[in-house]
Amino acid sequence: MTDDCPPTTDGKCPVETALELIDGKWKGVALFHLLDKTLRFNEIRRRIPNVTQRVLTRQLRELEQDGLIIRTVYAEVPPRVEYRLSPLGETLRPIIVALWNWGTAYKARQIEESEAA
Amino acid sequence: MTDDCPPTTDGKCPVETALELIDGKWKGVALFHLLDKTLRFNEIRRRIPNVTQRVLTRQLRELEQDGLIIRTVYAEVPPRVEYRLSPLGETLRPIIVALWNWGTAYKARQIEESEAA
DNA sequence: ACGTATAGTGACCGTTTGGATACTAATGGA
DNA sequence: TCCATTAGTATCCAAACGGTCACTATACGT
Repeated sequence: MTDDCPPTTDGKCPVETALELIDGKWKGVALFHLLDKTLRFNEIRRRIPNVTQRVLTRQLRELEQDGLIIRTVYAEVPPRVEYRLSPLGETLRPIIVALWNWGTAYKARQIEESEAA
Repeated sequence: MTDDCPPTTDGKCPVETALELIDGKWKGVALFHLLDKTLRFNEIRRRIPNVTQRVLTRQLRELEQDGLIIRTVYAEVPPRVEYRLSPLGETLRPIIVALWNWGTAYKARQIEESEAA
């Protein structure tokens, strides 16, 4: 079963296909925050320290183009733009949650190790 | 719960931490093949069309340095090098499997769409 | 005697990526 | 009146990354 990596249409392994869509330094984290609820641009930004406006914009646009999130622009001033998961993006939930759990355990393990020294 | 992205030691979200380790064009796929069984270098290579020797070597070394896989060199000629998941790497199994499942469903959906045209 | 297989390494290159900085518009608050 | 806020865009830069090509050693089969 796990040996099965058939060349469907593009010859790519499904694992590769999936990873391509969340590939981008901040995409995974952005999706994670959107699991919770719809967020405005700056709300996402504030939840991700160290990301620049320029880069976050690009990542969100790519997620939108790939159909994982939905971007809604309200014709107001100052501008209001809301981001939320699309139905397709919603199907990523188990993966994002799994990543969060794994990362959390990994970090905990690291702290244990450093304290054991 | 999903709102929780605490700055543990490095200020990174656990999702980011997890993704960093499997970040690399072929790492996910390589891990996927290793879920099944221990493989020699060229066995992995043959399962991943389009990857070059140079690049695959680098990705595998990084996975080794991050403690996700174990590389065993046998002092033989011609050389024999075996790769297998480490205990830590083994804990990635649910994630890799989830990625495979998701990617498979995604591709199936794409085929449906193209046939509906 | 020759070619093949193994698991690499070294030098180099081009594109992609992320990031720094500065700029925009119109509104609401002090 | 002045400044902050909003969600961007424009320009430019440096580093990272994937990829190409050539090369290595030794044993085995023909």
